[in-house]
Amino acid sequence: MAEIKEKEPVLEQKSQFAVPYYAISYDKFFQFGLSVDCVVFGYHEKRLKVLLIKRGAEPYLGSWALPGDLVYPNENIEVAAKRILKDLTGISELFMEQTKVYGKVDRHPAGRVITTAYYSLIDIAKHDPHASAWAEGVYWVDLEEVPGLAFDHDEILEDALQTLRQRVRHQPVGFELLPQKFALADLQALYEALLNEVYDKANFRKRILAMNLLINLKESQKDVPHRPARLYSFDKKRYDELIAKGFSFEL
Amino acid sequence: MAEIKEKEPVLEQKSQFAVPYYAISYDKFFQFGLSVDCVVFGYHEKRLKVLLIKRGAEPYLGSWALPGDLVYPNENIEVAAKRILKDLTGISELFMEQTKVYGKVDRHPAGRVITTAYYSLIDIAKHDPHASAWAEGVYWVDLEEVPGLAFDHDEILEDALQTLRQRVRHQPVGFELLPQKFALADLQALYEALLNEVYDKANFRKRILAMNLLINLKESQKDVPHRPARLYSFDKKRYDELIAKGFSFEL
DNA sequence: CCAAAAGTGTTCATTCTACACCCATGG
DNA sequence: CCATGGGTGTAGAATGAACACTTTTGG
Repeated sequence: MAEIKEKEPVLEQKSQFAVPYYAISYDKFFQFGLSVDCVVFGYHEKRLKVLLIKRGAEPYLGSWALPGDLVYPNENIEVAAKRILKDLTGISELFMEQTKVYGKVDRHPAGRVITTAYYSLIDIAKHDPHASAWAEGVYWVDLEEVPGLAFDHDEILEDALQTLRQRVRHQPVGFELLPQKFALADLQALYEALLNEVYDKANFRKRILAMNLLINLKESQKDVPHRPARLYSFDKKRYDELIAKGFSFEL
Repeated sequence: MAEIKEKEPVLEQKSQFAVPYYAISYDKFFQFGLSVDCVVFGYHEKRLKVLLIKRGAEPYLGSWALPGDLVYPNENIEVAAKRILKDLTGISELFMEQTKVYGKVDRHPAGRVITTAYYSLIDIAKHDPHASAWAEGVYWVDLEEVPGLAFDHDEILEDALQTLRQRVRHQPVGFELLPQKFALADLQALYEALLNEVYDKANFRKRILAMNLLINLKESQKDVPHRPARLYSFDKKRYDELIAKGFSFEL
């Protein structure tokens, strides 16, 4: 968006604003397609999963891919991302964050399509993948068993996973993957799965409880063949307060 | 990029791949412009600066803005970003990382332009901003004195600064802002400027040296009116080795 | 010899780690 | 009363913060 000393690059056309912006034709510049791809992570029975689709159309017919779609010219990117997730899962409110843009010239056979990747987190148990709202051809795939994906989706998934791991250490996004009420052992198992580590039970709970971000629900598990665990929920209000005061979450 | 159960969104056109991708017209989808905006941070005399331009063309003629330009349809985004930086500063090799995409429908008066933001780090002393290679109308502005910017550039700058602060704590990107040879006090001053904190001298150097990422050059400052400081340089090779072994930088 | 900044060592408090132990429930 | 996981206490190590002190240079 700047005036730049024009050294002619690939094309022989001048930078948009080297002359008044209404005086030249932009047709050459307005040829991009824009899409969104969603990396939806789910957590179930101590395994991290990702939502994949089996493509029902060309290109890459029959291949596995991340769910995504083109963005409409009068649609905000985030709205498109929410639309896609809604259509896939029936859920309209879920945690979502942009990761990166992918724009290699040849990444899409149909033309110059750049794509914005989003990742989301979902508690699988809360949203039955076989409920009627779910789209056909959508599957939860264990992260360890992800096959090769269409387009540059392998790279997108890898980057999203990196981002997730990064975030989970410094922001309490992990809670998005758990039910409202959970036991500390569940939380520990989640972090162990996400970060591929093992923590000492006593020390883990001390660290977590010291943050004062959990609400002790004074309620316990039922029908378990051992001492029932105390249930907790995440105190988002308190988290926001702390953040406002400059607190920084660390694990 | 997926087949999605089609619920009609804003427009009345179907998702690209709901039918074979060569059978429908894409014209409606390929109307986006793509630009790059660069947030170039520099460091000089204990102050953090950012490169801004004074716009010489409409829209926002005369306003301050981040340097940027449209991407050519056959040009990779990263190439465009490098081209812009080269034209601005004459430097072709410098640290650069994508931050986010901005794509609000109305963010640009000339049409639907989405922009990818990159941030870079530069040692100002190394690159005289008045050298002939520099573009006209480009200025280093102290971060504390940045005026309101054109488009959504205020937001872009703010996000880039957040990213920089985040990165600088967890990866040794700070070294990009310093000369090859630097004293520990320089490094400390840099971190203090970046993170707006004050560190204890003794403890700071203990922490830094304990990482074993600095090469003691066995060389000292000259002509200073006090005890000359030992000079160091960053050991990138060792850093890469440590990273490969799963080491994580923290400050 | 003084000012100024480089560079070091020590103490004390805090946090982290490992591990042992007790508790509540169902079968 | 046993198996199973929930839940707690403690000792010792490691880390971090504060601060006083020594060193080397130019003027």
